Amino acid sequence: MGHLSAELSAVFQAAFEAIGLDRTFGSVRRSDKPEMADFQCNGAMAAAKSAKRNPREIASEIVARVADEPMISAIEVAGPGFINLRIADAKLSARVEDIRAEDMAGAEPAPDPIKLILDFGGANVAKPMHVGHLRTAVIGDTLQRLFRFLGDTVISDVHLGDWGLQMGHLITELQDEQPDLPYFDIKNTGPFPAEAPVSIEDLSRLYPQASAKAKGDPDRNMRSQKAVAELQAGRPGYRALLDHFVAVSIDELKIDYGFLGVSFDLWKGEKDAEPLIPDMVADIKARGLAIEDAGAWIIPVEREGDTKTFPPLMLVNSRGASMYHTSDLATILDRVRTYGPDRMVYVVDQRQALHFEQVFRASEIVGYMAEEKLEHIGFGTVNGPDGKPFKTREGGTLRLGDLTDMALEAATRKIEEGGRLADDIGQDERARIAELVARAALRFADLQNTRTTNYVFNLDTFMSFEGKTGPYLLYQAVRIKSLLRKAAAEGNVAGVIRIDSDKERAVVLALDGFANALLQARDKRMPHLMCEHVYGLAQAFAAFYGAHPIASEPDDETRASRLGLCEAVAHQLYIGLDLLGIEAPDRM
RNA sequence: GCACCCGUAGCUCAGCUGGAUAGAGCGCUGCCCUCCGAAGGCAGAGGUCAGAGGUUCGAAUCCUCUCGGGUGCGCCA
Repeated sequence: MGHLSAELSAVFQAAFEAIGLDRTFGSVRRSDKPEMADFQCNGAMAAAKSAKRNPREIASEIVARVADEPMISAIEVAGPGFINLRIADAKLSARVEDIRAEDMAGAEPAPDPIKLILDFGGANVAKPMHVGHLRTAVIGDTLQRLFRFLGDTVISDVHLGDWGLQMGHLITELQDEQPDLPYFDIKNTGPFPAEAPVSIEDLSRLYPQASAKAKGDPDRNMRSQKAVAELQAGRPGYRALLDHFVAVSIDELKIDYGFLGVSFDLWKGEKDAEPLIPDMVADIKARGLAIEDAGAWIIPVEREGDTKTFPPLMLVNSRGASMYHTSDLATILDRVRTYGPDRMVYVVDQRQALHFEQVFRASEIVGYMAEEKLEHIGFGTVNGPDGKPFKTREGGTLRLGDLTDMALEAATRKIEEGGRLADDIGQDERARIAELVARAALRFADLQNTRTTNYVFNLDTFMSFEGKTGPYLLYQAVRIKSLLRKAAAEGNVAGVIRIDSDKERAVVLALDGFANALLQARDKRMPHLMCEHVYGLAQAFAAFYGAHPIASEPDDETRASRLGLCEAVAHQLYIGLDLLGIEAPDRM
């Protein structure tokens, strides 16, 4: 059985068709007014417009055709032509029993599963992650969990920024500090030491240092560019250094990603497509798809009907070097050959929109992958109170590692406050709980914002454990689990679920919305829709919990029914939280 | 200059392909732990949906303009 709005829509669509109107008018959705109805259909009013008929008349005809449906217990026309209806209690019981029993807890697989590559393009070698990187990490990770849950095949790639001028900066700056390292001896072709010559602290110091020098000193900048050219040409010492830089950075990145519960199938980077570039460029030139312009080779991508100027894709710059455009294009080629995906999606800052449009158009032009199969999932910036990208009070960027440390500290404090935890919980478990609470807080705080808009980052909001937060969700989940555990210990088992009250009805209707929420979130790539659903479910449960005794209910059948409802909620809530990358502890 | 995004309660944000009295959280005012976990629940105050036109039976939602904020626009990535 499908979710209720889908089943109802099917019934209403047939009714509209039967009276000669377009079936799309039969779409049924949850009621805006829960006190009046469970579901509503507004199609009669829209149909009236195109059919030039009275909307209430149409609504009445539809009602007459669907009124006998056993799943509908009450139905009426209201206002200008709304159709309001209530679901029969027996139907709600059957629905919630299914949700309790199904592996997907009421969700439905995607109708059109695909194989896709998810590119988290962002994290840079040698540059520590900052608050802005939180977004790509948690949005991308949540989408990968969602896609997989609904049946898609996902290959996720962290896609490090490990190529280009920044690597030249690192190499030359390190040479200035430690000129005697074997990597700088041009005659040395290896093998080189297995141990890295630098730590992550060294790297995060060297890069800004070099970058600052190069800004005011063209010669210094040229040295870095030359180093990149040599790297590109395969100079062994430089290659070995690059590998060290990447390895050291990955170790560091894994700490932050690990804390957030984010994982990747591939730890590739821009440099992995680099070997394909010479042949790729030669081929594109040979096919006459690139033209020479001011000493550079470009692929024009503007087209008829563009409302803005479209800069060309820069394939080779005037100094003969490839650019980030080039490696992105080569990466597409690499992935098409290696994985043959149906789609490729990039979870990257909205500010890169033009860049991706250029690359996607170029990909179509050179025939690697059709533009329509390439997708940029952009997101807004994380701003401070001044509306500009977030800075610390000192004016620097806030490192993601510092943010997670603060969250962990706050969670630890919260846990210990007032002896909240049972005494028999040991230190290890306390540390684990604090980590899960901090992760829940961070992930939910970011994910609940609409993906595409900028939002204001407020440390207090992020650390808050009350209200619409990750910890609230954990609290509800843990409380249900605790309740069920106690009931089981007392020998009270769940039974057939009945609908005896408005609160119970509201819980079941909330549970029923899971399928739609997930399918919508997938279609639109909007994780906040999942947040809304999970939070709404938790709220509905909290209201139910507050209004009725459950484990302490004296009547056996009623108690069994309510325990059953708790089981259904727990089942879906834990799955929903997992999709958001939020793990609930057993106790907290 | 051109293009894209945004402007909803004191603050941070939802608002599904236009639909009924615009919803949450925080903050504020009251209640509720001798009773299943108070990181909770219940109730209340609080909105010219930036502004002005237009389309429509109906607009926060669609169109136009204005104001205000953000972002991007070939040799960094």
